Amino acid sequence: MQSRIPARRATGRPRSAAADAAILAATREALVELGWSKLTLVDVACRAGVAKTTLYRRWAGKNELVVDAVAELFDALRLPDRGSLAADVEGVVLQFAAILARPEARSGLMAVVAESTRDEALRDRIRASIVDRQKRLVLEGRSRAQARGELPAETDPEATARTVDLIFDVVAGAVVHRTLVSAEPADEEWVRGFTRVLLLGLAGAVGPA
Amino acid sequence: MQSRIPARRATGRPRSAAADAAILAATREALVELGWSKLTLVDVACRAGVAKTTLYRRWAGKNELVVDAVAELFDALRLPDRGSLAADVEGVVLQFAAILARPEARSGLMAVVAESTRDEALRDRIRASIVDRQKRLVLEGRSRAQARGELPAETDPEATARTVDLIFDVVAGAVVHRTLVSAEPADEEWVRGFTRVLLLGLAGAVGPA
Amino acid sequence: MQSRIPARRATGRPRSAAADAAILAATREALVELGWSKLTLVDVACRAGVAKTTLYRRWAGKNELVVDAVAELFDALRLPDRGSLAADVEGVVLQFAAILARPEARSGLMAVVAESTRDEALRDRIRASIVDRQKRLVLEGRSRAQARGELPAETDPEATARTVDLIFDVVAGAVVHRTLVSAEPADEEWVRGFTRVLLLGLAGAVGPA
Amino acid sequence: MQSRIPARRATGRPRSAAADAAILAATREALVELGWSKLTLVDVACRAGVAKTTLYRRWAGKNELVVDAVAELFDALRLPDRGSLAADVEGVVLQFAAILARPEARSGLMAVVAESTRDEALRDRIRASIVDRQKRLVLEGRSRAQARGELPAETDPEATARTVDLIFDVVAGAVVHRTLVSAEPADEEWVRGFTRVLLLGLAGAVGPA
DNA sequence: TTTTAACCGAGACGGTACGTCCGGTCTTCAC
DNA sequence: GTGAAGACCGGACGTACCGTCTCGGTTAAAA
Repeated sequence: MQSRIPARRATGRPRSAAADAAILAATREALVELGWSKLTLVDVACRAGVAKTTLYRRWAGKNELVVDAVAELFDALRLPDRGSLAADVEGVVLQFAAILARPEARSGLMAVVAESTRDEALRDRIRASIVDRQKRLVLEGRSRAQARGELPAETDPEATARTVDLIFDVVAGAVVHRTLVSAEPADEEWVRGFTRVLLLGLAGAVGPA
Repeated sequence: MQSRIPARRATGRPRSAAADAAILAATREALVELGWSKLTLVDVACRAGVAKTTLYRRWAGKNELVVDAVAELFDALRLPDRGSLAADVEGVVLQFAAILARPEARSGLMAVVAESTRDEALRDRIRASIVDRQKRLVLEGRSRAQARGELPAETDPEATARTVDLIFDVVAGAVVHRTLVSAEPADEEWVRGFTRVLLLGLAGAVGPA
Repeated sequence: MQSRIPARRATGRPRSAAADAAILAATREALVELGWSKLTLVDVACRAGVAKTTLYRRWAGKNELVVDAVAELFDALRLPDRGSLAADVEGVVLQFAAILARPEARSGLMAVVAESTRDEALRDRIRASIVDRQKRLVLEGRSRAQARGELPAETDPEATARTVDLIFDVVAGAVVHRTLVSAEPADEEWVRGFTRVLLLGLAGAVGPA
Repeated sequence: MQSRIPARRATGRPRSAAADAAILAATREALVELGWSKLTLVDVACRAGVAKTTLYRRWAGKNELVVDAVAELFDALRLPDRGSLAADVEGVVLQFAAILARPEARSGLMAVVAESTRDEALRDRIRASIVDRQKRLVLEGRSRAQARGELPAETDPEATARTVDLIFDVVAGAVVHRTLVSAEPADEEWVRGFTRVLLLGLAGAVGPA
């Protein structure tokens, strides 16, 4: 991951590289057991076998730490090639739902999003580490669908960006809302119904199966 | 709103009705200025001109208080009859986006959702006070569209419930994600694009305007 | 006991006489179990089967209540006629020590004395209810000793008052200090030694038995 | 004074030595202005320019803090050599009375004694820090008097301890009672009378001057 | 017999202190 | 210079009690 506090010195005892991983893992562990609001840096430091000072040297605070800890979770997402746009969407949405079913992702993600409403830098960090990083999935899926002829080609790069953003908001938003707000599982049945609406629209979806 | 602590006696000094409104208003005010994580009950009590104990007598904690304070915001949503399903959707989505543009809604809503991932009772409270309460909009819009012939009739009540839930997750999720995670405004242009996808599906939407 | 809150009306429902006794008894009971600093008026009211309001109607606060509750304890003191000044002193000192061995007297008495250092009215109440009330014992003992010829007669009333006050301070002070500060029992042996010093003085006491 | 929390490590930031003195001085200042029952630890911390947590790290509570703050007052007592037992007693009793005339001693001392009736550890702390510490005065005065031939020598160490304890209870008790309970000044006249009784006994004292 | 005024219980109210906890900073020693 | 340890200041937490107040209902003396 990128350096979190800008300046780095070349002299003196170098920072333990293992500490970074241990701290992020400890953060996720604490998120599972305690949730965001009861997670304390002293507890994370203790779990990671590290002094509180070490955390503050590497991250500016709890929010930044949790963003990094959560961001790693979403890097596991892969877009499988299942032969059709519908199948590809279903595949990646199920993976996304599986990640959001993990408690460290559930409480961590929403909490930092909530904090980011009042913190420009945190918002940027979330976009860079999580949101923009995963738009690759939409781009790749769209390319495949265009190659297969399931979607028309699009030449205007600005319009492309708008479309990708829109699709990402619809897909990610629906899964997050289903999982965290409605608090119902995004299981296979729901994913099928969602994909149908996404591809065919309301009229097409509620019509004949 | 409904009484928060169930049992009420007819004896003793009755609770001040004015205090409730003052406290919820103060909570929203503090959310605007401080955000959720820096909002403290002692500050809310001070702003409301009320003792801290009065808060604890009526709400179990910060989370429950914020849920009630935020829930009131969404009661202002109305479904305008603009003559077509697309126009109706655009109208209500713009209202929803306007509410989510207010800082008290932004940080408050996501924060309690994050907390609810580890608190069953809080999750129920959110569903009862916010989510289920606003599903009326989907139900009403769907009825109108069916009356207009824009959507086919649906007789199975269970399938109806599934469809309503799905649509709610897609609409609310997309707007929330656009507004809070992508942190871009859900302006008229975006709402038009979203409504197009919702009604026509991906293939229909990205095709000819 | 005297009325504690000055004004009384002659009309309307009269105050329950039983409540007074119940409250004072409950106060002593709470002193035994909790001590002065953890004694709360709510708890006293509850033990006495009375509302908190009732306490505040009759006493100005915790201090006044405890003074009245403790004062009753010392009214049981009697001066036995044992035939000699030494025997009389020993008898009454043992009674006094027995009262000070009771936990409600121990913590209650010292606490209100401590409070009285910053409360003129409370000091007066203590003197009236406890101190001056028990000086009768010194006066009576002195009269008997003079009648027996153990002590010379004293005609000057002012000098008499000074002497009585001094003896009272020496006797009461020594027993209180032994019991509460040194925290050793004022048993028969100690009382004999003390009486010997009181009657004969240091030189006489430490000399031949 | 001695370290209050036994174990100390050699690692970590050491405790500020200046804080101890500032806290004890602030405690005495607050005792003067507020008395024991209205003294709050948050106020003491504020006066001492110290965080509340620092107090709780070093003392278990209000009682222990006040004992230490008051104990320092009595360390100023000195036994002047005035040439006779009577003069020595008068001298030290006047000093003692002067200390008890200070408001921080008045309310502090009696309050902790009252609390100690329900707290074994506190009682021990008082004995160690205040009572036993000042018995040196009795011992020294007695030695001088014996050297002068005013008092007979005493060889049995157990009998000596009993006598010292008794004299201490009589002297300290009488002054405390005069000052705090009777609430009259222990001025020179009273001290002369008291010393006369102490040395000569009741019969000798009330007889010819 | 009816007033009627003071009583009583219950409990909410504005305050305030409690003792604990955490966030961030600092100071010290060891590596 | 890094890292561990832990004391430091500041301040919110949720609880408890204070003393006041507002109720509805009771009760005994005055009319």
